[in-house]
Amino acid sequence: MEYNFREIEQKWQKYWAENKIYKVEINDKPKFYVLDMFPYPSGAGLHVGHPLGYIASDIFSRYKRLCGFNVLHPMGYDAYGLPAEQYAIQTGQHPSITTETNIKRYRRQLDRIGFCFDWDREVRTCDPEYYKWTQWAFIKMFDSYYCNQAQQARPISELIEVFSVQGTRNLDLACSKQLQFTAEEWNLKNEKEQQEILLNYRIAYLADTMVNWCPKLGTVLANDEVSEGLSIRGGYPVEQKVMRQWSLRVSAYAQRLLDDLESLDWSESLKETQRNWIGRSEGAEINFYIENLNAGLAVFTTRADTVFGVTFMVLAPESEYVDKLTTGKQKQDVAKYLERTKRRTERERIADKSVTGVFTGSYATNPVSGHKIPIWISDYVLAGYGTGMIMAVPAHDSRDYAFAKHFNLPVIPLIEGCDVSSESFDAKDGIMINSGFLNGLTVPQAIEAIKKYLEENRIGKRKVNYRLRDAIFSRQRYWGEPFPIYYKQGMPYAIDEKKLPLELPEIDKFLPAETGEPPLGRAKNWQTAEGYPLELNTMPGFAGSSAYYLRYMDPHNDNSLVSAEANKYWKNVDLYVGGTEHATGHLIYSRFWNKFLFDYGLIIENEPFKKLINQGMIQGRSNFAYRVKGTNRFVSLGLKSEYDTTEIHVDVNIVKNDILDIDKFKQWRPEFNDAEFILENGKYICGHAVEKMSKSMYNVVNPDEIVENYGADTLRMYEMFLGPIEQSKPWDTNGIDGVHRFLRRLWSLYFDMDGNFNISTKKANQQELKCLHKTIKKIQTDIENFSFNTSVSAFMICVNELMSLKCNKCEILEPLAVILSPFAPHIAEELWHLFGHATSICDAVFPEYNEEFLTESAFEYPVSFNGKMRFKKELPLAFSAKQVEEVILADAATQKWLENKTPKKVIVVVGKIVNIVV
RNA sequence: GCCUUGGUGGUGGAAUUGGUAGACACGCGGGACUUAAAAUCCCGUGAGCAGUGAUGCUUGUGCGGGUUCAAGUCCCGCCCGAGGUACCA
Repeated sequence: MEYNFREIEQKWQKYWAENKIYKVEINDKPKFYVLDMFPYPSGAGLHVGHPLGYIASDIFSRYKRLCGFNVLHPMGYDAYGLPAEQYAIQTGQHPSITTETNIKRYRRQLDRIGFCFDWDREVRTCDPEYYKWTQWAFIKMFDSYYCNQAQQARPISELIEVFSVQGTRNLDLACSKQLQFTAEEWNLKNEKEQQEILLNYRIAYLADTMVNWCPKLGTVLANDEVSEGLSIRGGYPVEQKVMRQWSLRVSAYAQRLLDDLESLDWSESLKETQRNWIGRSEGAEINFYIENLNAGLAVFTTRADTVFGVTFMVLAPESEYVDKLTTGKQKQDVAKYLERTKRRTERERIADKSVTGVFTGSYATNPVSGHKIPIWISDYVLAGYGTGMIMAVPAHDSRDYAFAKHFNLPVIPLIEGCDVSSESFDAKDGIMINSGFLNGLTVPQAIEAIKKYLEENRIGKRKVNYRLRDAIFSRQRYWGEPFPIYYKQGMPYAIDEKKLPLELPEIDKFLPAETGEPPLGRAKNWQTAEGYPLELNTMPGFAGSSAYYLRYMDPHNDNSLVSAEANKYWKNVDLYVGGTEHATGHLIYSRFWNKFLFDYGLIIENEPFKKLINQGMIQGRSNFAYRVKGTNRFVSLGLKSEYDTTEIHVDVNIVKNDILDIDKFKQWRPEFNDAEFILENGKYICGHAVEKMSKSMYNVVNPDEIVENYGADTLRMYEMFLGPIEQSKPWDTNGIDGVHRFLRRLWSLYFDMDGNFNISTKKANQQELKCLHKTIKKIQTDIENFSFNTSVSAFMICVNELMSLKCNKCEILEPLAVILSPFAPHIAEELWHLFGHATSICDAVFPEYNEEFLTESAFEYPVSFNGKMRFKKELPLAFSAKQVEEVILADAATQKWLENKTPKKVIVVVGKIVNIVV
């Protein structure tokens, strides 16, 4: 019988779906949760790169199930997103229609690959039943504050209570601005004033913040949605702007997000990326007295030891103190400078590293030396970090140095022997000089000494700063979750939880309203029953993806995000598979969101994803033809140097092994109908290059076509065979024949010459058993180490050996089908049923290997060595200690070397003695 | 600049973590079957040298040193690529 993959795959996919083979429920078995990052269903559909991670996680899921685990392996869609909305703006088609179409297409493509997803648990972020819980979590955050002492989120009602009794006394709270008031002051404030103050502490809060505004997209963006001053989606310029926006107080969790990384089984590089993003730095805050404010202003520094060398101070242009510190005489210059910086986008600022700045006219007093120092404004200081103001130590900071040189400000060296004539000395070592009581100390000693001094004299304190910013949470867009918020007297209030979900209203056009309000401004009756206006912004993309892993545990629960029972059983994700691009976005937000819910005891795990695997990107492999300029003649790669040519991308689907199918090429596009070719050896050889997989490069390979031509099992195994899962690599359809041939050979093992399923029940011999057990062991360790490419090789070796042994024994071939089933589930299922089993192969048990059949190579025996010695006589495959001794004694040089030595171990590799350890 | 990774045949990639470097596969070359092609099967394939030949020798994992009986693997110093981050005080 032929290996008819089309028939087999259709048959079993139907069987799996109809019998709900992959449906999971809570049971007595141990659980295992395998999750893929759910996709955004884009209009282009899947290409062969997308399923890579899904195949890996599918193999792992199936393997774990065979090992007796109750495996949760769900899938869903991150369905809110810009492309559907942009499409809606252009065509007027509602984004939900576009999204629905795309989801259908995704589902069809996914189904053909034979995944073991439990589709009964599917979630979609745009489904009201789902986003009800996104809104619910938002209300919880709105109704919470963060207590730094307890390192925990708590209900805001508690805080209101405390304020009315003790004001802010003895409180350490995460906040936007340090406020101080007494209980009396609090109690005297009216409702609106109190609400305004509470916003300063809420975990989901509304505040005037510096945001990344993208005029082209007409919306604000979070920090991780911007790279080098351009929006990640679309690549449009982004500018800084103060706007009143919703934010999530992620920064309150900075230390916990940092500390808990330790406990995670994630790649070092990804953890490092998160550490950098969180950006903890230890230092001190120092107060500088400012005369015309008659008050002190704090600055943050990691080099408190250099405070004697502060010769000026610099304020960020956006700092709130700019106005207060600018003196009359300087007003015009400062205004001019501010105007200039405002006009420049962040991108221009980054690109242009020239030194700019302006003097405010004010002076501060150095708290240790008593010197009067000028205060400047410059855009190299950021408003959002520290206090928005720095103490400049030109001798020991390169940026301050450049500034000092440019504006001719003094430079005082503070470290013995350092040369600051042409550049600053930034290293943190040496002996202090010119530093009063710090003189003679080393830098680390001085840092400690000055901190102590600052605290004792109440001019500063130790301080830890984080680079991590609060996440901007509003978008001026239509296609997103509406906020469950209404406004009364201009202050935000959460709507009643019982009224959730607050459904996205219909609007006539998907553009901003004429008033300049976000698209929701067009909605009719967008207000509460009492007539209060509802929030017009919507939530960002990461809102719906932050807690979806919890919803999969209990997706149809109307009463809670996840029931305590389901959460107690499924706990958190054991294995998460997805791309690195989410390192500073989704993977931070999810951890934050999870910790927040954890603080409330709503879930039992502190971290969402225990182990994380980042699958690499699959790049495209493009092919080129070379057209002789000004003609319709194409010259083959080897001869192109003789002509003046233009490179043209050729559709990779009409090229095989870099040889162009000329007839298909002629039909490909009308202008090539009468093309002529200059061949080499009768063939047209194309050039090639590795590029991003994209339509415009004609290198997109659709998995549907691969499944059509080779079958899903071949696709699955080939994607794994391509290389290590974490590595990026180009797709090259050429190699696929090798894997397909392997499956056909495997198939033929189970059938005789006449094509009948023919299995012998005779006992297997030593060699056959060894072959099987070797493979079981290899596959097991490979799967556990995510080394799927070598697993595929192991299968190939196994099948080749069994073929040469002409093995058709049930004892070997039946377990072989089981260990193959995670990789090639369709063919394995077919064989399994041919063996007479009535249930699916995924309910089989992964066979255990027996070391007994494997002993051979490494061998412990007391003897000698020599470096690269090759023994004339080799050992047989199975050997005894006596035979080893004979071989060694046969060699005179070895014997001599061995004199007076006590050998401990002989290492034998494939019959050759490689080493003798003494 | 800093952090994290990598660098092995014509190609994708193996190498039990210090033990035959190049498994497995693609490609290529040769052969069998066939009227022919496809499919299938068999043999060869890092480079160089010697030999009719089985085979033997030399060399070889980005570069330069070192440790070791033994280094792709460990240590020191460079070079190159990929990813992250960047006026973060």
